[in-house]
Amino acid sequence: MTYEKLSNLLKVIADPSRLEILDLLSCGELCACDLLEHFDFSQPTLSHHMKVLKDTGLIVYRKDGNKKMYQLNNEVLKEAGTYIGLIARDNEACVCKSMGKGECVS
Amino acid sequence: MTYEKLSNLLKVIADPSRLEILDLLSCGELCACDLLEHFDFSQPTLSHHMKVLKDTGLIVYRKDGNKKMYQLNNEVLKEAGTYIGLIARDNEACVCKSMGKGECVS
DNA sequence: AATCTATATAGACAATTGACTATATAGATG
DNA sequence: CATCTATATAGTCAATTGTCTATATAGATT
Repeated sequence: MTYEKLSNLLKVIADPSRLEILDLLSCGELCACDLLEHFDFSQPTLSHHMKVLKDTGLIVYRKDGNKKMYQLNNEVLKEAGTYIGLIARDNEACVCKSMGKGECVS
Repeated sequence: MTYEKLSNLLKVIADPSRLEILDLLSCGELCACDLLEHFDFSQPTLSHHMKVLKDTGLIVYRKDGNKKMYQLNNEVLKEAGTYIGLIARDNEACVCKSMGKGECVS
């Protein structure tokens, strides 16, 4: 893992609408239409957020007729939390001191 | 915690330079001058990042002569990781269904 | 006091982003 | 097949962001 990659993942998560989408999906599968009802923004805006989340692997979907049913990919989201925890942990052996620039985060 | 507040915290963390600063500080106290050596950007850019991190409570500092010694505030960083973990966790009781818009994340 | 070192502030700028409107596509249904 | 529902794409735009240069301030040293 590099700082660059981790920051790209965190940038995707670091949006209030996308956080809420992820949280809603943590309760179970939903179609875009269900999600849209929950928000005040337009349908294309939701579609944009779903694409961003999908491209990062944070969600997956299956087709059901003309609907798309979205599911949270817990693993990728957990990974983000775990890496933050790794950085937060003070560490006597301190890996990063022996690493070059931009290569740490174990 | 609101999605808005959590996203603001995550936005601060979601930068490769700031991630590296936090990781370096996880190894122990450093002055801005030490950190600057580690990076290719300018001194004002570092100063800007430190201000952002300080304003979010992710770091604290003490003065030592004309230097500022910075320390990681593990608690705030851990908190960010924990909240991501909370969202990642699938939850039968699923708090967010009973909450209004923008109020979830337990 | 003059100067050097460490850090902060001011202001500018290009890149990115989250939103919109308008339009297109895919699948279901009368 | 015509139309409705669900979702995606194209293009635009204002706001935010990370960087820079130039300058200011604070403390140490000669």
